[in-house]
Amino acid sequence: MNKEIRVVFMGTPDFSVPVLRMLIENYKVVGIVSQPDKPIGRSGKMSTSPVKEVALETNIPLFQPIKVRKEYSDILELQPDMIVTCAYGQIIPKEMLDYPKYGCINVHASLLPRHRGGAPIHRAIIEGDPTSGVTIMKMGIGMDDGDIIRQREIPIDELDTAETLFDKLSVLGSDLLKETMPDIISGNVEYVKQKEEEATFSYNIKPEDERIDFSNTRREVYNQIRGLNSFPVAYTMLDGKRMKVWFSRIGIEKKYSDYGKIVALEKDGICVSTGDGEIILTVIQPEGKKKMLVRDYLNGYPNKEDLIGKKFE
RNA sequence: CGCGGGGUGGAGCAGCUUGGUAGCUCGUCGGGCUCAUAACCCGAAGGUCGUAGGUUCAAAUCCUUCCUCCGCAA
Repeated sequence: MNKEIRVVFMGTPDFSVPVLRMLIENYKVVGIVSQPDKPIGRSGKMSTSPVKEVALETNIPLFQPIKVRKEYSDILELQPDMIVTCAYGQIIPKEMLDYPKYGCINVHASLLPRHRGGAPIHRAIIEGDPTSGVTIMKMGIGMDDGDIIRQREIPIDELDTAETLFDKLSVLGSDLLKETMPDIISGNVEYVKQKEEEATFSYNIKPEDERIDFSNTRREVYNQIRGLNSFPVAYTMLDGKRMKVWFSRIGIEKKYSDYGKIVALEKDGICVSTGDGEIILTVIQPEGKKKMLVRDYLNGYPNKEDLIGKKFE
């Protein structure tokens, strides 16, 4: 708790909100920087990022530069002693990194140097990592390559989705930063260089990453589905229409020659062939519909037997 | 005015083209069968068919208004 320390916060999604709130509670947050509003959805309304909402609610000065690379002078005029970033979404220019006396500190949702980049949580699950965590680091010139100050690890649960892991890491990140801030300010921390040879990148999820590849193993398909839940959600095609898959469970091991075929129906699931057995889809969202339990989907399906043999593409 | 699908008892759907007694698969409640059951059998409750107006003897169904949910694209 030190209301003398002037902090500028930079972040955008829900993930950054707990960190921001912790800072507001304990320090003097003089400015909040978030991504510009964008038109969203069919209505053409403008989106308001979760971080922006906090700014409006607390009346802390808000900045939404299109390119912070060029429009940073207003922010530096706030004379921050420290800049904290958390899932902001833009590269911070060197002029900003060098300005604050306590540096630019970043909260990243992975155990660096693994999963540098924009989608560390999604890809940790998709790639089947046994654990994940958060890293407090001093920002460097490159992408998430700065010196590590502190880390905390947690297991990835079998039932975790990107959403639940988001929530866990979000709180973990804010807790860890809260503990670490005083040490950063007092100079009582070590800055440890990242081992470049161990670095991996987790680029933002691309559309092709969202499409389910049923030729993979059950485990891989399962991880892909939960790793993309609740955003942007994995999908597949059935009868030329898009179908999102929200939840699944791993079925029996079996050898199939064809992948993506509906091989059986259960009361609450659709069994589909994969590279090493069956994956059972349990919550889906047909194109134009809301997400629903497969149980409900089957209740409304005229002739369920017709589904068997159909193929997800 | 970016493209498109939908709003029908608690859930998911059919019915709308060719207006005229509300249907299906579940769920719920009651009863029965059973050692037992998420299984089976019998019965019941529950819907002004998103909203407003129009056409008609008659509208879930045809025409128009608006609201709203969703998929794609951005």
